[in-house]
Amino acid sequence: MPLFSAKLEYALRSLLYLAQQPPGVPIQSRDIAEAEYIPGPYLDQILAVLKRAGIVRSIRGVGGGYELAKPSAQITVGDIVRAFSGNRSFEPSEALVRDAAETTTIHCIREFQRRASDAIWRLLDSTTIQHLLEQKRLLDQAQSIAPYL
Amino acid sequence: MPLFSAKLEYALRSLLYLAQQPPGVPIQSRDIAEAEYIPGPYLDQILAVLKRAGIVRSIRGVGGGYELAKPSAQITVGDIVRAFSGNRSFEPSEALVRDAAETTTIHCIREFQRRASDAIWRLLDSTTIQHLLEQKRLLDQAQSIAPYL
DNA sequence: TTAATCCTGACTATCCTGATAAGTTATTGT
DNA sequence: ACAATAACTTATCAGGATAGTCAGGATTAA
Repeated sequence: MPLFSAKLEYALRSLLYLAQQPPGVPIQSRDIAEAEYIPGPYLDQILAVLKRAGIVRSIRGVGGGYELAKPSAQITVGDIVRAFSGNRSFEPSEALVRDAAETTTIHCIREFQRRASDAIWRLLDSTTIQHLLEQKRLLDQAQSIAPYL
Repeated sequence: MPLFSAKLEYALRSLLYLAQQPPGVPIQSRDIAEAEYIPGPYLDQILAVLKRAGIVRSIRGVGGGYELAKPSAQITVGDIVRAFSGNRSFEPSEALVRDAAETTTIHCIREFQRRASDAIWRLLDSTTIQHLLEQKRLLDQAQSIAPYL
């Protein structure tokens, strides 16, 4: 499962979009799809996953929609990645895990992989939706001042 | 392209194996395959890639084989990953690169991806075959002292 | 009750990975 | 020269994952 799949990017875009909305007003998946250019039915699947993971909350029926289930400062990119890949991205490929009988060669390679994996998770877990949103606001501001840069 | 594919692990194992051999004596792909439990013909493909990337050198004909093309301290894991994935692992999925028209939302997500990607490359590029080999030697030593640990 | 909305599952196309198979080319020993 | 050896190349294939579509069912507000 690639580190940066379309699915993950769609999820991030959706959450960033939700984070910008006034609280208390549910946003329909259709609005998100249009605003962020995401294929509607595909987005539905993504939102379902985010809901199961407790990242968004949904309200059904007329006037329903989605909203963040917690403050954007408490949603990390790591949470989102985990929601999709069940916590085992970047692990050694399944095919190989069998011969875990393991020479020391294999062992030290796995150790290295673990270190790399940990480094990635640290980064993902230390970045929140709010962080990304702050970046976006800076960009928006810069663009409104010097639009052609 | 997964960060830790079977291909990459096979490559690392092969190179670690080669790095342990006395210099000047070419090692046959068959020997590597047997020693490291790698499917023979598959290993051939991998070695071909490593050769094109200038990581190993080959000698054909009777008594031929493979050897490292440079000292193990000068071969980084990053070099090996690049050899396979043409330098663009961990980049955003192709499907999405089209809408590079790009809202600021997309822009700040890509920025984050770039930061993560850079962090991974720094790690990969700062680890050499020799580093891994040193780890392995420590493990071997520890095991010969306390074999059942 | 009806319309809006979420929700679910099945289905498809396409690509990638891991692997096999078969044949070609180069080098060396006799 | 020629046979043995080993590197090299190309084609092919199965399985799984990704990205996406589609049809319908469940829930709720008006």
